[in-house]
Amino acid sequence: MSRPSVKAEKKTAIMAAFVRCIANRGLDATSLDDIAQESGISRSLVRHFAGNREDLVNQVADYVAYEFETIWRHQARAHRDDSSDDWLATVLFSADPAGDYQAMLPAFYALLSAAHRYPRVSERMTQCFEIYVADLTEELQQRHPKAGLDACEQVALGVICIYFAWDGFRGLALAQSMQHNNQKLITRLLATLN
Amino acid sequence: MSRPSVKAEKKTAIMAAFVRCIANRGLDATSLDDIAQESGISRSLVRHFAGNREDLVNQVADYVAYEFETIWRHQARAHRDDSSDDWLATVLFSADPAGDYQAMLPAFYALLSAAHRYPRVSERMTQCFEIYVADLTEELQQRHPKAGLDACEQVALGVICIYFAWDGFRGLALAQSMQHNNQKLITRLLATLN
DNA sequence: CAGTTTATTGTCATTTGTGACAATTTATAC
DNA sequence: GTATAAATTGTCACAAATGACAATAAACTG
Repeated sequence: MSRPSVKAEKKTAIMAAFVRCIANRGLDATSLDDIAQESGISRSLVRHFAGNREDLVNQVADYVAYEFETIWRHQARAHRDDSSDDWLATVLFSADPAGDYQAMLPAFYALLSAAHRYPRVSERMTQCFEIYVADLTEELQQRHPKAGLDACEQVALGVICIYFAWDGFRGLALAQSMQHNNQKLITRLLATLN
Repeated sequence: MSRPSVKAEKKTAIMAAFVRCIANRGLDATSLDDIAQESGISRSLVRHFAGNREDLVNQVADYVAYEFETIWRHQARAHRDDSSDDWLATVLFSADPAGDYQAMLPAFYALLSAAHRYPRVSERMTQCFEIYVADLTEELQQRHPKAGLDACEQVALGVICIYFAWDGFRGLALAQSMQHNNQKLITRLLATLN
């Protein structure tokens, strides 16, 4: 009856471009023109498909949160049989997952930091955060039956803080040794459950 | 010979106002007009005393980094005799230090996150970060002579990640229980040195 | 007093980001 | 071909942020 809609695909292309822009310039410093250029879609079309700026930010939060949840679950399932001490570090820092963790981290972190100015972003990211903590807590409980629920939850929280915080520090010229300590730190925290 | 200069005092007033603005709106969302209104100094004067936007950002990094180093050292010295398990949580979360940690945290964190776009900010914050890690590592070594240097450094790093990361999450509607876990987490990490 | 330096106010041009909308083109169904 | 709904392009006005600068007022020295 009419021309076929490409809205869905274009929208994800726009979101992906937005994510890259956030990584390069930060959330607030990214304009619609930046997204347009990065995606190869004119500014008018970006607005046409994805709405105004607030819509874009809200949607990119949904996009990033969903991607993260998906990747996390995929990775966790893939390493379920890995019982080595640093299984978690492997899951978090492994180089080439199906979707790319590393590429999304800056956007994830930027959205966490900006959440207090966008109610819907706050909602979605809170939900994602809680899912993360809950999943990881459950995983830890299964791997460390002797440890209590509180302990597992604390460690889960710590791992997530360390993992995400580290990305927030990517602008610093920190020594390589510190970067490595980050992974050891997660393993150390995990060991408190034994 | 001339009218007395009030540049120094005005500058610190401007910096303090900038810090409050960053806490409320974020770094990029704060305009010169916002700073002017918050400080009660006209925009023209803000420019006159502190320079253009880039100057302002660079200077506020110096300001915040210096304040943090000062407060940290003051707090650490004040609690040197406290040998309880949660001395560090006390230092970090105590309500009313000489200078106010809590009020500066958002600005500190925002600057860390924006560092990759401002070379001089990156330099200064890296320096501050390293001082923090070094000081805390040394403090931990004295309190836990049996633990190795690597272990102390890892824990120091972890404490700082957890502490600062948590502030980055302030926009999330996290349960109270999670907030409390944050302090327990630091104590737990510390315990790995025994 | 005169001279000098700084504080202070006010205005203007430019740039940038954004929202809105009209006009045109394209791809499908009938 | 015709109708329809979507894609696509282009333009305009408006607001906000910034940088620059001129002009005036104030405080100090000698």
